[in-house]
Amino acid sequence: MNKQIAQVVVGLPVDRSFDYKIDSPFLGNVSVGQRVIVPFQAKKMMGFVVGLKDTSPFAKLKSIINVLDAEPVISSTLLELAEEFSKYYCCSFGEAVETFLPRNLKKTKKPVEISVLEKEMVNAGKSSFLLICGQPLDKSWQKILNEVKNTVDKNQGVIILVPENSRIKSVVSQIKAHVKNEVVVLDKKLKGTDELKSWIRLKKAEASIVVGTRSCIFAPIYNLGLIVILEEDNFSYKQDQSPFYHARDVALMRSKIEKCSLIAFAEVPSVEMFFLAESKKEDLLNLYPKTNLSVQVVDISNYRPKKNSLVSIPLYYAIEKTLNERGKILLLMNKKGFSSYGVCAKCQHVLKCPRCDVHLTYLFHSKQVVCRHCHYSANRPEICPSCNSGYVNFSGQGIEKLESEVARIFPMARVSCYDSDTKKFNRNSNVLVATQAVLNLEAKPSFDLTAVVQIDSELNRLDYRAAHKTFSLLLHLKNLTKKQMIIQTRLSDNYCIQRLAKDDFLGFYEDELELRKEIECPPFVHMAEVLVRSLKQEDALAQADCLYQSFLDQNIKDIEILEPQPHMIARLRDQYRFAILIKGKNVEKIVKVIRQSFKDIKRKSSTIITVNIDP
DNA sequence: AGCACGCCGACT
DNA sequence: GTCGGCGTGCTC
Repeated sequence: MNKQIAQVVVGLPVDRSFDYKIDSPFLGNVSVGQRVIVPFQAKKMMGFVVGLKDTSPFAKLKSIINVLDAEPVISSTLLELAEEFSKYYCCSFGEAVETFLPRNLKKTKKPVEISVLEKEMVNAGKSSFLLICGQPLDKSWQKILNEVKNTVDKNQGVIILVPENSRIKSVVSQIKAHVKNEVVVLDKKLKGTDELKSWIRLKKAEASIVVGTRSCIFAPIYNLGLIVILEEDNFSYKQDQSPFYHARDVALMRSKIEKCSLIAFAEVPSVEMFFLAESKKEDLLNLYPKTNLSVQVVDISNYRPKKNSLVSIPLYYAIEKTLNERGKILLLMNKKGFSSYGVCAKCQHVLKCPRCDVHLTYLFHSKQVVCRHCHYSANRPEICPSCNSGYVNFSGQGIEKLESEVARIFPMARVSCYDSDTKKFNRNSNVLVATQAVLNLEAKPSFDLTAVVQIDSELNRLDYRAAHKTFSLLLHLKNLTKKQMIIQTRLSDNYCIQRLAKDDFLGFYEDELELRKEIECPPFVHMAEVLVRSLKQEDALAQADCLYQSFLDQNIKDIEILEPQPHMIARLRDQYRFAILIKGKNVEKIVKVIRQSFKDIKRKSSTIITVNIDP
């Protein structure tokens, strides 16, 4: 007997399903995973069938208006993942299903034609996990290719995740050179129709390998056997909007559900993944780098010719020597533009973005001041906009300032600049001044001398990942260095710098894990950031306080709740932001507490609340 | 998320 | 007296 009632979820923040009657033309033709049109309040809405049953506790059920697709758009395995995803990332089941689907399937109500699958199912294997780390990708790439080949030879599918779409092209061509199976690309930057085309090809099992950026982890690939994550430590895998998922963590969930292998690769793995791999011992493939490179740590408090010099005396001599030997030099600094800080000489007024609580950056080439967070830009003010008389001094150093200083000290050198905005890599220059964007170049350049001019602001950031990011940056730079590396710092005793200088890769992770345990940070606990934002500061604060009180009232053990505080960027695009941080060992428990409070509190309509798990 | 219902302030 | 503000609650 055909089931008469469908359980339907919709893409709204409502964390339950709704029952609908299945009437005659559709009776027997509705299955789990299909898109349907249902009456929802006064409106027609698209929903997803997540279950079928014969009875409902609701007396008056509405009926399904239309069934959109002949075949389910989402398999039962992916539905299982969507449900787990929604419990982890604190969104509704329906919202999770929506994030799994290509854009054109959530908007257009046209049916998709997916022919019935003829491929046979391959018995699932077991979930396994391998982290390859410590050396550049080219040394591990052959092993990864072999795993890909072995998987497709077993008639199983492969998902390959890359952090940015600029990486897709070369990965695809290398795969194609190695295996004959069809490869498709899935990326949110594709045109909607192209994205759908790739997606349908996977649904029809016309391709067994898919390469793409973070959302590719939801690819509807047939008989998934292997997930490969390149540059696992890259933070682009984290979505910056709700639901704030991390493709690597979703990959871990998916590999457990689909019982497939997972290979994560990173030169300098995230502390979370390192810890996970280490706790399973046999699943960590370490190819720790050993170099005979000289790393010189220069304490700039002692070695600066002038108060504001960017180039210390030892660095000066090293550059001079390298230039004389016709060598190549890379100077790294983690600040774009000319200056990060404009201040009036007379009234001390600091140039700030009118919409955000951040300083404006001065770009020398365009003579503009810009906001790094919204897209505000204006011409550089000649005199202070506040007192209308003082001259605006630009202090705080950026790569453009370094470029001009190096060009002045070494007039014979060909100096050029590189950052993520300019994206023009000048191979003819002998001194390259760059931000960390240079480390992401597809064709890795190499240099006789590399130097980190300024790293302390990175290391001093109020973020538990700051040390790892610094270590990663330094090690990537070290891997581009042929002869000598110089680090200018005031923090020469810091373990990041010490471990790097001593070539002690494992030592860094030991120190870092010990510290994270002590300060109760991931991977030892999970964190959730509940962010309340509003155009009115008092509304945002009041809502945050009320939410915080509600969290406390639940009086849950094993969960630590920190008082609301202004977010790192206290105002963004005119909105005031307050964050409540919650720490606990179990994410689902934290999410339950948040969900309960959302039900209990009265919501101010002027405020928006978002939840970011593992921010 | 939307949309309706409902209860208090300034208007012809 | 009413028109409309947005706080509250529901959607099978």
